[in-house]
Amino acid sequence: MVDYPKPNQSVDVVLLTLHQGHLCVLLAPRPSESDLFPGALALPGGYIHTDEDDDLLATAHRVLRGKAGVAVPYMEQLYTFSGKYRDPRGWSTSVAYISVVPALVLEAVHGAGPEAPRLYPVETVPALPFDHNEIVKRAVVRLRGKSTYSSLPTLLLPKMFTMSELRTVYEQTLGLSIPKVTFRRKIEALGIVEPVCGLVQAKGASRPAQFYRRTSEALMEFDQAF
Amino acid sequence: MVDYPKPNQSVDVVLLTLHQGHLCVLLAPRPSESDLFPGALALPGGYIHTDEDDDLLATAHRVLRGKAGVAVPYMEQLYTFSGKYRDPRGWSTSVAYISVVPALVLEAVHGAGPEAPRLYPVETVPALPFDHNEIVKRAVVRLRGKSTYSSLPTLLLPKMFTMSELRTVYEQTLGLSIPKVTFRRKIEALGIVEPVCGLVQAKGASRPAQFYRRTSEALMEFDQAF
DNA sequence: TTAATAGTGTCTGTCAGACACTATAAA
DNA sequence: TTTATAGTGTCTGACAGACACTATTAA
Repeated sequence: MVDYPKPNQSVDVVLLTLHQGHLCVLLAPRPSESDLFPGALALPGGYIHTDEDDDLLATAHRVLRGKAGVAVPYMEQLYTFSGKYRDPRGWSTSVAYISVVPALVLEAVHGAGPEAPRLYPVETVPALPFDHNEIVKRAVVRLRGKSTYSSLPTLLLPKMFTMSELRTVYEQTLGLSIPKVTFRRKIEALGIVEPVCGLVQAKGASRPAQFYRRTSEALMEFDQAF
Repeated sequence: MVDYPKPNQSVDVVLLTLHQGHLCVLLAPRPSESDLFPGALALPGGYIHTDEDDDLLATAHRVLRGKAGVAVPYMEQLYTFSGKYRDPRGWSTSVAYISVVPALVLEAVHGAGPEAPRLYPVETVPALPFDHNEIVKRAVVRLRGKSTYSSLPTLLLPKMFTMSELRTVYEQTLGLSIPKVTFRRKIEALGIVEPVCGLVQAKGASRPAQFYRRTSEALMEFDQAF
C-alpha cells in the first residue's frame, strides 16, 4: 500500500452583497508575502488552523474576519473544488463557502486604502487566480437558484425594508421581472416577512411605504417557484 | 506564521438504489487490516491517490470501483464533512459523493460472501462509524429534495419502465402520493421521458402498459414542484 | 393640484386534482 | 364475463397575472 501525499486544503469565501444596486462579490489582494500571485485580487481564503477551528465553517468565519474584518451572520457551504491542476503548486482542494449580507455591514470596509478588500459587481469580475472565477460563478448560480424557493435574498437587505425593495432584490437575483401584485400576494402568503407596526418610509413626493422585517433570522424554504 | 498540520482528507460515497421496493444504501465492511473500526460496516471510502486521480470526482469513482466493483453513470458531490472530532485520529475532512443507480447494476454484487458490500434500507441503517449516519441522512435529503424539481428519480429505474413504475419511484422518494392523472400530464409536459414505440409490458390479468425511456442521459431540472 | 409611488378590488386564463369513463390484456 | 391495471375526457376550484382603481405623501 502506497502512502500518498496529502493534497493542499484551503477554504475560500464568496461574500455576496448589494452595492449601488448591483450584486457584488468581495475580493481582496493576496498578501504581498505570498509565494503565489502576491498582490493579485482573489477571494479571501486560507488554510485550516487545526488548533483553533472546530470545523470548516469555523475556518470560513475566521478567514473572513481576518481578511475583511467582518463577522457575518449567514455562511453556507457552496462546493468543494479540487484537482491536480487548479493550483500550480500541485493537487489541491478548496472548500468554498458563500455568505450573503446586507450592504451596510461592509460600508466600513469599503474604501479603506489599496490593501483593503473591495466589492466588484459579479457581472464584471476581473480575471482571478486559480479557479476563483468559476467559484464566484457557482456562488451566483446558487444564490439565484435558492432565490426561487427560499428567503435567501432577504439577507441582502437591512433589518427593515419596504415591499418594493424586497421585490427589487428578488428581481435582481432572479434576473426576471415579477408583477407587483403577484409578488405581494406570494410574500404575504409565505409569511417570510411581517410589517413593522407604525413604521413607514417616506421617500420623495409619494405615498410612504410600510416597513417590513424578516419573521425569522433563519433561512426559510418553500416549494413554489416565482 | 505557524505551519499547521494538514488534516486527513477522504472521500466517501453514498450509493443509493432501489431494492425490493425500498430505497437502499450500499455499505461495505471496512478492511480487516484497517487501523480503525476494522470489519465494521461503513460507507465505501478512501484517500485521494494524487497520481491517478485528476480530481475528487475521479477519486469517488475509483473508490466505488474498488470497494464494490461497480462503475456508475451518475455521481454528484454531496457535501464536505469536517471537524476536529468526527474521526478519533484527529482533524479530518470527508468529501461525500452521492450516486443513484437502478437496481439491476448491483444484482451481481449483492449476496457474494460476508466480505462483500450489501444494500441496507435507508430507514433502518445500522449504527455506522464516524459521521456516516449523518452523511447517509443528508444524501437521502438531497435525493428527496432534487426529486421535486428534477429527473433524478428516473436514475433509480432501468432503461425502460412504465408510467406507473415512474410514478411509484417519485412517490417513494418524495414520500407523498401523487394523483395518477396529474403525474402523467406533468411528466408529458416536461418531456423527460418518451414512449418506446411498440413496446409494452404485459403484467398479469390487465391492460399492458406502455414502456418509456429517459429522453436524455443527463439530469434534467425544472422549476415547479409536484 | 400635480407628481410619484404604495397598495387594493376584480376579472380571466391556466392548471392541479377529482371523478367517471373507456381500453386491453389474462383468467 | 370478470378482474385488474392502463390511460382519457371533462369539470371545478385555486391561483398567477393583467388592469384599473384608490391612497398618501411632498412639492
